[in-house]
Amino acid sequence: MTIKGKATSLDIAHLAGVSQPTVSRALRGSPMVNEETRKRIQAIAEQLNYKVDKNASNLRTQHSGTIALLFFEDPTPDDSQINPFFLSMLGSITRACAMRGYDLLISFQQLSTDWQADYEDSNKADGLILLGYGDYLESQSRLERLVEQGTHFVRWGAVLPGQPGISIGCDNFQGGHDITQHLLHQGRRNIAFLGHASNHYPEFFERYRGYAHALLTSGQRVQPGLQFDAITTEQSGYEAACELLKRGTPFDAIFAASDLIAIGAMKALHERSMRVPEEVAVAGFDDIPMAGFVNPSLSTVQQDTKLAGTILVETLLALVNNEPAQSRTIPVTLALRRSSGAA
Amino acid sequence: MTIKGKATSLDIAHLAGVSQPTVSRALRGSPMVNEETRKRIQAIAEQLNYKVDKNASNLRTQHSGTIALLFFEDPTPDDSQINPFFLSMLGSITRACAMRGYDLLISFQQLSTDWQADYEDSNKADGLILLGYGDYLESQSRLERLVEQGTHFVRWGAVLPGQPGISIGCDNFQGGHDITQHLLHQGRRNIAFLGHASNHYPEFFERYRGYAHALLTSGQRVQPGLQFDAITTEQSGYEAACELLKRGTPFDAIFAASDLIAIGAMKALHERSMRVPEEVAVAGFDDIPMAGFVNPSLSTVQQDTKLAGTILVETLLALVNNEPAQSRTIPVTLALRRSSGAA
DNA sequence: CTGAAAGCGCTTACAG
DNA sequence: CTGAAAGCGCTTACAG
Repeated sequence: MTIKGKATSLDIAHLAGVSQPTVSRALRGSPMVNEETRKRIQAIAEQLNYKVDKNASNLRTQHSGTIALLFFEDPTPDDSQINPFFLSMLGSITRACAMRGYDLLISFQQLSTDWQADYEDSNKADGLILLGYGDYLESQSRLERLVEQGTHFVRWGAVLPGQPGISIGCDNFQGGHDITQHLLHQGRRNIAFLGHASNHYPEFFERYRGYAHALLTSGQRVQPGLQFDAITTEQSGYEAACELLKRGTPFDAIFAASDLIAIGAMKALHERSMRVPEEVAVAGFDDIPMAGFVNPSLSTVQQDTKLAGTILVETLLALVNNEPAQSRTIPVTLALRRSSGAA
Repeated sequence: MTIKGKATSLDIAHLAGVSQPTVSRALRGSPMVNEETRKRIQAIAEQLNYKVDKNASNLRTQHSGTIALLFFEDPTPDDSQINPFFLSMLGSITRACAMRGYDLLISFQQLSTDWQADYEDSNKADGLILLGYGDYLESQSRLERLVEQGTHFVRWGAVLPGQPGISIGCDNFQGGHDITQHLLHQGRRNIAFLGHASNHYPEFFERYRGYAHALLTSGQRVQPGLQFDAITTEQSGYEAACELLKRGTPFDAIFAASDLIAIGAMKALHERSMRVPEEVAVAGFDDIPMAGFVNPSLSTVQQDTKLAGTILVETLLALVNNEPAQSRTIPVTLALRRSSGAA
């Protein structure tokens, strides 16, 4: 028997001598269907390679079994690599979705464009995961709009009071504190901070506050002249380090707000033949795969991307199912290597 | 005016004082609708934040505007990182899809499980992109089954005659040839090959054949004792290099079938305090982001992932639209760095 | 240029 | 345990 095009539940019903709803029930494992009938139907379905049409079932049930992952990128002039940290988040989010039987739709969004909750609005997804650095204040009004519209979403980022919606993030303050304390323990006293330190970049700002806190509790001063703005790219880190060197303020360590910044900074130091860690200790944040491979290997703050992915998905699904859900902070650990003189 | 739940085209029709089909036409830009009517409808739609229900429109039109990307992974015991090369393919595929107005569904598949063309069968996707290393012969029967079922798919991999379906791949033979020739030009004579060299791994095998061809045309012998199996992980590269060292056959260069293998091999050399490139020149394949950061920086064969992603998507969409499409090979270039003594 | 009608392939009360 | 009926929200001939 050949059926032109794809088999439908009606085709199977004919073949099995039952009604179409019975096929639907049987295949979805309803307890209200005779076991023998079910087996017969299942056999036919398999033979015809039948698969439920998701468009039809989603239309009927009004949910999609799909989550949309939206990456926000600062537009890079060269269309360069995606931030490696987000790529490892992507891996763990994908696995967490698979575990819960959800499909994952992914999409890159330009921060600048007028993105919307299109995926959920058009019923392609039951909820959204928002991932990406960028100017927080710029996106805040959009987050508020998502909340207003009742869109289900979680975002990865700083967890702060008064934010619209639910956020999952690592403990940026603690991470900044711990790595700075480590640099202090290594005998460093003039520690520069490379990265934005304002409420436009709340994650970096938290890391900066942790850094400042560690300095103060160990009796050091926070030197404003040792902070230089940078976004999370190698290029930006390189430029910030050049500024730092040009300024002439003495320093014996750099805490970069991300590994990419740290790697760019190390390049600038290397060009001037400054030795790491002997002359300048360097530390980053994220523990991207590259961190262990650069020379010298980079001491950094490790974010547990696997746990993060799981929690993002679990929290979003709770939201989708109208279960209680809340913002959460994930603990960080130090990954100490040679760039700080630790290994 | 408040509408409970999401607005539908019928809601808009009521508000605009037209029929529901007219709303549909207006919003889809049909030329058969009065310009003023269209504007009125569009204004209302925007105000209500209306989005066409994709489940309904897809059901009706029988296509999804979505492509599914299936990653095949050899199961790793530690749930470790995804192959970085595939991650950069992912980036370019995502962008290429966005450019054509398609959404991208991604999914990791265990090679071992009985994966199917579920996404297309269930109408969630119009076609599939298959990405991943693994034993080719094991997957071949599945590819044949996809062809039989009339599933639209393209795979990334070796382009060889007699393969089921359409394949896009880089010129593995040329890449293997060029990098080997480069090592020969550096004065190396005993060049080991780390990577599987059998038709179970056609991409690696092509690279191996390029390597052998370069040796032969320059008057060298191919020494079977200098080939060691490895899959594309750091661990596997490390182990293969250990075997090579244990064997005791003299060698002054390594061509690894992938960058991850090369990085693992360099680790093994490093542990024995063998200097790269002075004692052993090393080259890889792929040009993953890490290649430029390892120490010494890794000479390798660069695959143009951006072009690859574009071609994969273009080819698949041609297939979906019943336009002519064919397998293609993409040229490679050498990225020469310090590990081969080139920079 | 516009509307009434049909139908995409399911799921789920409702009735038996 | 099973079937007849309705309906999810669209798009597209068909008729005017």
